[in-house]
Amino acid sequence: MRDPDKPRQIIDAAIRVFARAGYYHSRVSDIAREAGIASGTIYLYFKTKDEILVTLFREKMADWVDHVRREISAEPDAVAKIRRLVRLHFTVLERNPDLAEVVQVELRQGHKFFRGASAHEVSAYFALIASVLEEGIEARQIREDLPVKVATKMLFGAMDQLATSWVLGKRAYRLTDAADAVAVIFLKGVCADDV
Amino acid sequence: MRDPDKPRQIIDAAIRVFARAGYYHSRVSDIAREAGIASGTIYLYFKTKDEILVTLFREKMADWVDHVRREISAEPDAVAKIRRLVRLHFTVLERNPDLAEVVQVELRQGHKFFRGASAHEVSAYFALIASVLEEGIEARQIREDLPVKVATKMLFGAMDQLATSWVLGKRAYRLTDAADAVAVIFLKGVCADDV
Amino acid sequence: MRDPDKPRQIIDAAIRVFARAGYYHSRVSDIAREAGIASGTIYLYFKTKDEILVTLFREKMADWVDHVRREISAEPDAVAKIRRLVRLHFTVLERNPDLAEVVQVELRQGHKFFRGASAHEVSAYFALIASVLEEGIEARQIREDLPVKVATKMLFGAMDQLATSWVLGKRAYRLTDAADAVAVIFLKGVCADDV
Amino acid sequence: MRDPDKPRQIIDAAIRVFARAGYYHSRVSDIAREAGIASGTIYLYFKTKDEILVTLFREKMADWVDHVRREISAEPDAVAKIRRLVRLHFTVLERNPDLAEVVQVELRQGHKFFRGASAHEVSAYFALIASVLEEGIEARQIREDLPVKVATKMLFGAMDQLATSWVLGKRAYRLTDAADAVAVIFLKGVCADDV
DNA sequence: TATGAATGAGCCTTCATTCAT
DNA sequence: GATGAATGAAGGCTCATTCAT
Repeated sequence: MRDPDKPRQIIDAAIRVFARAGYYHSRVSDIAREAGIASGTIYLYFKTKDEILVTLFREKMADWVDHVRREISAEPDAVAKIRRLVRLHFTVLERNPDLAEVVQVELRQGHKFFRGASAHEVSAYFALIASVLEEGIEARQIREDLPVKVATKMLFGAMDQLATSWVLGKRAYRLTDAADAVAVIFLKGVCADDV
Repeated sequence: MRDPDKPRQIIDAAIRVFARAGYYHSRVSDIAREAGIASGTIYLYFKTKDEILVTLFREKMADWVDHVRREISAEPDAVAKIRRLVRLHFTVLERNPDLAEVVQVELRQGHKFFRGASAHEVSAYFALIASVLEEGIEARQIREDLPVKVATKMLFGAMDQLATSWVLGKRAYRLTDAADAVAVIFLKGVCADDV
Repeated sequence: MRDPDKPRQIIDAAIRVFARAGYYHSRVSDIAREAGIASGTIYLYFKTKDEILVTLFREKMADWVDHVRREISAEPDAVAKIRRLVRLHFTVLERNPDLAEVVQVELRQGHKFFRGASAHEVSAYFALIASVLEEGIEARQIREDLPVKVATKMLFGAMDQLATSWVLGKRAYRLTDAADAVAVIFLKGVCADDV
Repeated sequence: MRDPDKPRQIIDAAIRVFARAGYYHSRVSDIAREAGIASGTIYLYFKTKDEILVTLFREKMADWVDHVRREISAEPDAVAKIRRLVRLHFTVLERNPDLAEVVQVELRQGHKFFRGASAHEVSAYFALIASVLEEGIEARQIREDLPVKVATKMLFGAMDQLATSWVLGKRAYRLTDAADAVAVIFLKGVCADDV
């Protein structure tokens, strides 16, 4: 009888509230008001305020990785997949400004993002990127002596920083406009010379 | 405000404390104890707890940029400068584990890092990187149609992510080992084809 | 209010729950679960959580006094009645460990036990004891200058403390083993010298 | 530099507040207001609200036992000592109405009085009473087959119930008026027949 | 200047009670 | 009548900041 949609409503409210004030400056009662429920109700679905943040990130990140994985699978080769992945990364953020704010800015706290509960979901994204690079090496599109782990982190870091700068710059321009440039530079950096 | 060395002592204590527990979970009294002074004394040198964080970052970042600028100026050209810059970026973090923890993990909070008070110092680092890229374009080492701002953020993001992963991985390997790979991939990505 | 047995079920559940965790640390939902009903149902039979406690005590105490009154009436004289009463007091507790825990330990709170709603039932027990003492005085078994009220409270207090110590000692021995000793000492204390 | 008298002030304020409203219905801020300090200050001296109650009882009970022990040591024999002890028990309560209220009514909660932290101090009082009884047996004033533990609990229980009734009866009469009667009945109950 | 005891605003969480189903 | 999800008041505790010494 417990409303199966409440957790999502609470998380979505939390995203909006965190985007506005940051996790530590948001009160549980703020989230409740934003969700249109009483603050006690939140505790029927989440054990602590912290759990909201962790769940928020886990679910959004899991969705994200699923989405990206599905989308790029249609692409013919590693190079096309990387291009698509970069574009998707930026598109998702551009379409969800509150989520972008939370993920790029508010979630970078201490032990809550890469570390701790979310580590698994972040790893999945890293693994996805790495698998595409491996595929490219296999197909000789990407140079075979590429240190894949390093390159994976570089690409993620590059996209992440573009996104962060865009959020901090109050999203004054279109993030996706940078997508091709990022893909081009990265691909040029990792591809085999004769490609 | 007599003792001109106190602020530095406090900031160094704060770095150690923040590295241990994170900004929000560190108490002003923790910093005081770590610095060997009374908590009230901190307020003779800093108006608020927040100001400690902001000052900490400003000063360390300013030192950092100065240091890098000075070091790379000795290098003959843009390519060599980038190589040096990447290595320096990693070396500084590797030599200051507590600072690394704070900068890579704890400082990524809300409105306190890139945004707000620290924005100026981060910009200076970005400007430094951009100026090297411009220099490379000038010298035709780097392709002239490079979107410099995007490339700057990419390099910073790439280094930053490598550093973050290293910190979160409990510094289990040598960060500087990745320096050359990062420089090579980035430079290959941005350099003119005939170089 | 259809089901005439529900209140008793609820009270019996409450006894078990209070015995386990104490009144203030027991939740209404705990009692509901123990009774196998929904927490809202409790409010069809009791106005507040407090009322459960008060009713619990009133009913159990009224039963108790009735029981004791009936049992001792069969005894031939005051001395025999006191002996029987002491034994009954201990027997009832020994046979109902949860009730003993609640009555001896949990119910001794503030304005809820002797004071307030339960005062009447406690008074009835006191009156019963006093009436036996009066009977003994009448029959010259008990010395006629005995301050009956004081002696009544003494006997109750003595039994009560024995019971409390027994409960707190985790009922490690048989409470009824002390019954005769208590009766003997008390009776020797109050009886006429020539008896 | 921490005020060594503050804990006592807080405890004394707590006694007044608990006497008025009971432990569970008293707020920490009530105690603070009564003590003329800020509520946060209480936490410089006590870890939790519970600790106030436990400390309160421990200290008062320890004082009590010391006081009684010292006073009765002057008496020539066991019988005189019991008489004195009963009178002291009642005198202390009569002179400290708030303490009486707290000890007799508020402190009888769950696991906080005889059980738990206060057990040791209560035991000391029991041991003191028992030692007097033993002394009386030694001197053949008290019958040698007396079950000392039972008699000890009986005396304590008797005094305790007199005190409780007196507190609940709003102290409408003089408790000490009952002291002699209690001592007489108890002593008659435990003394050797030929005394 | 340095101290650290004192302050009190602030917030997460609990849980008795209500009420729509 | 029975349910249990929802409510929201209440309060223990923390800790940044102040200030008398």
